[in-house]
Amino acid sequence: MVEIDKIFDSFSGRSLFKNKNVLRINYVPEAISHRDKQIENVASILAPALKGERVSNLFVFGNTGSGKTLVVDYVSDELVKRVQANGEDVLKIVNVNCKLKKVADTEYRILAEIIRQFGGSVPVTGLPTDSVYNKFIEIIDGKKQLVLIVLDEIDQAVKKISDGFLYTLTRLNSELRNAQISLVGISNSLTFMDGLDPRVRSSLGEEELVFPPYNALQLQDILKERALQAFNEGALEEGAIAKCAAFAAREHGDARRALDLLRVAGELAEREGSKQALLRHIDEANKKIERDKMLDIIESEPKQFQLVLYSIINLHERTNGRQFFTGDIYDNYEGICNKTRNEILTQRRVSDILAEFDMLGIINARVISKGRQGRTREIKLMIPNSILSKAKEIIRDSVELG
DNA sequence: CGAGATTCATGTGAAGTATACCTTTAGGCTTAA
DNA sequence: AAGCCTAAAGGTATACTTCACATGAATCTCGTA
Repeated sequence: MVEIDKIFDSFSGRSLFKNKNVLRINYVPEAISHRDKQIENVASILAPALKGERVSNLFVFGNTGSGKTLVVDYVSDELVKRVQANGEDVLKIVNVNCKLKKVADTEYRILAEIIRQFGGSVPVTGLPTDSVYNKFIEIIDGKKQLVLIVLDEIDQAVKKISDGFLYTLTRLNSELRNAQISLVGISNSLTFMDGLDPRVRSSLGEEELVFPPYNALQLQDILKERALQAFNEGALEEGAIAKCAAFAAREHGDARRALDLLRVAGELAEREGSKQALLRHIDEANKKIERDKMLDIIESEPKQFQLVLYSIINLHERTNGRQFFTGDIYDNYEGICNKTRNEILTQRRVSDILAEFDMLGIINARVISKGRQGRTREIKLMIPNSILSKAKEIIRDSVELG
């Protein structure tokens, strides 16, 4: 892919990008700026892994885009490289993103995903969870090794499932004869630990690290480095980087956001046929990112979720953005289902769906009591007006609402 | 007039069901000796 | 007799339903000042 991109780019001859991948969020640069301290910490905690010894369970906290995943990935890579260079085979690192719906959002699926990364395969359903555990043990316990399980966005998983599986995971070590397991949890929420079962907390929180957000200057540094590799010379208007950094600094020092901004701004400029990414492209990029993020979520929701969302949007438009209640939504939803010959879920289920939308930030829901008028959720749609019609279009396409 | 009881519309927990899929097991059939 | 295939039996995870009880403030009721 990389090669093809390059070929096409150089062929068209007027691309702004030298190597766009540098700006992608999963790109691990060779040197990481302004995270020396953190790298040092993580590395020293995980260092015993080089000899295949068990390391302390580690928890990493910090806002989105503060480099948590990056640092952990980087240190993992280095560890693996080092181990391989020594010609040994005592360390295996698996990385699971717990947020991915339908991939790793239940205990069963997280475990299945880990096994899959070991080259095993697990059916989608049908197996008892314990036998999946057994399979997991079997697959890793074949030889002496350390298995480092990195659970990204672990707070999401614990919110959906209980924290029990973390406990089971930590307890697994006593059942292993040869291999050992260590966990690295990555979480956006600083308060994540508070809600945990004390037993889990004590066994998991052996080591904790907090990543502070980047400040605007640090962001600029990072952007400069990446931009140098990513863009051709002169492809950026003066001050573009500073502007991206400023935008992102406002978003709690979110470096991911900053990189996205730069990339999308470049793409926009390119599409326009402009020779330079201009400052105004960054403003546009800012809007586009926000928009795409939301639309992606909407698109990937299951059918029934989309139907519920559609009725929320309807209501939102009809009430001119004022707040409304569960009952209104359900009535509307029923109507839509009837009209489109879709199954109608129960109110109970819809209630849960609304709770999930709330977690996703698509709506803002608050349980209130209206006295004689009973108790309900007061709901407000959080999708910006500018993308409402696009959102409706997506849902209409995927549900065939006509 | 105010304290306490009522009430409404839905939140919420627990248990049950449908579906889709898995493994095990017991026949039944084929095959090679 | 051993090997292989198939279908039935028995089991699970997940998404959803059913049942039943919990909530909490506006409203009502009624005794009292």
